Amino acid sequence: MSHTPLATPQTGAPAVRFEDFGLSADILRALADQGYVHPTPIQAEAIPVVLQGRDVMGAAQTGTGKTAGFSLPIIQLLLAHASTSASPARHPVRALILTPTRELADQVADNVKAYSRHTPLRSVVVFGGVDMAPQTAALRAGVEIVIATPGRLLDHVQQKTVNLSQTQILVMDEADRMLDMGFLPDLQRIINLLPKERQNLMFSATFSPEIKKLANSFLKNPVTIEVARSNATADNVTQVLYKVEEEAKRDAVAHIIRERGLKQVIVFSNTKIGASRLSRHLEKEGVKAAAIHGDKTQAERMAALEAFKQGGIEVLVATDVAARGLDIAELPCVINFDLPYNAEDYVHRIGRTGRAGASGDAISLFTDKDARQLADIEKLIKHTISRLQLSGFVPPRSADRRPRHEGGSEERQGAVRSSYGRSGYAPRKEKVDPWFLKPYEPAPQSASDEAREDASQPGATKQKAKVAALLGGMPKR
DNA sequence: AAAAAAC
Repeated sequence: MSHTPLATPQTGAPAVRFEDFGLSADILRALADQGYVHPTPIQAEAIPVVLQGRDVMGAAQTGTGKTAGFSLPIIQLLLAHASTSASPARHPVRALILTPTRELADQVADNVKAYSRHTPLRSVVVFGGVDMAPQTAALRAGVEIVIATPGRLLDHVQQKTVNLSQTQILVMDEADRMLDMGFLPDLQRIINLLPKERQNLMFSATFSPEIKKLANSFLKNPVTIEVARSNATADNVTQVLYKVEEEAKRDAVAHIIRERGLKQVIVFSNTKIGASRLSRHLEKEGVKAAAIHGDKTQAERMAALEAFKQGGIEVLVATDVAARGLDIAELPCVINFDLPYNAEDYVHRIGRTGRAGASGDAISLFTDKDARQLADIEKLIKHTISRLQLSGFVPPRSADRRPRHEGGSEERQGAVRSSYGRSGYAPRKEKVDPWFLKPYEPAPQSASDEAREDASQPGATKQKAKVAALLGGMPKR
């Protein structure tokens, strides 16, 4: 079920309603079930265009109502054009939606199911890490809509349990992410199985040259829909930075969560091990936490996400598996335990808060080692982020780091504040470095910039080159 | 330096 609150119309502007799009009564009924009346801007733009059968290149962050923007008109199109297949037994898939992560696929599938619940259309979600049998059974029984991650879908293709020869509509959700993750060959393989004549919808949070190239080769005369300026951060998200010593980061996160009384927060770690460690540390500190990352089983990942949505867990410690697409209602705060390696990921991570008009906080920890990453991020978002002092937090002195439980577990509540001057804590006068306050000046774009990028992110650059080479060999549409 | 995705 979608948790994305849909926008209320601008005062004074004519209020567009879902009823105005000519959607079938069964779809409107499903929307009414959820209390949705007014489309968000991207929905208002995308729905008519998709209904016309046009290809779409959509630049939209998650939280803009993008999923409904494509799934509602797709459902309508499938209802309007009854399957031409003489033999329903062959059950060709009519619409295919591809996503980069399993969780995103699952979530899109929940939305599609909700919007199509009063229609005869059937859908199934297909991704790895879970038993293949139920997916196979659903595919054999027949579905009109498949939502999938590329790998498992190709697995089904090999098993001949899925028929893509009649697929009229293809959606590539989070296309930039799919490129980052090296899905291009898989995408190519899947697209080769589809009919040449079809409708293509591609969504991407960013408009990189690679994405434009992908759009050029996959889309036919697309309508471009751009809702938020790409690479911009929502201005309803308050971003702050706290400088912390490396060894004090875990305590700092616990402190921030306690101090602010956070009850629902995602903390991003750059590594799977880091995420697990931080999660355990928070648990020890009495904070209900769980980690979600690629080394967890799919069952653990789903359980963590569900517990977080239900409120049984207050802190979800995640790698970038959760950086994009996860739709969690009104997340008030996101914490970057590590600054991300790629500046773009910063935008995606903090996009988890301040959704659909609500305000949010994005808190990032940084150390001396993060200067370059920070500079890259501020260059991308085109402004500086406020450096603040972490009030009341006194990091444990590394020289005197004895076990902090000697006084018994009862004193854990507020221990950081109350333990000044004893058990290894000491107040420290902190001064703001002058460079903190320097206004951001964009560096002149030059060839040396490229060279710097090469030096700082060899992996990312190599990956980009690989994608570029693959894209170069693709046909122009 | 990392993460994600099929078995």
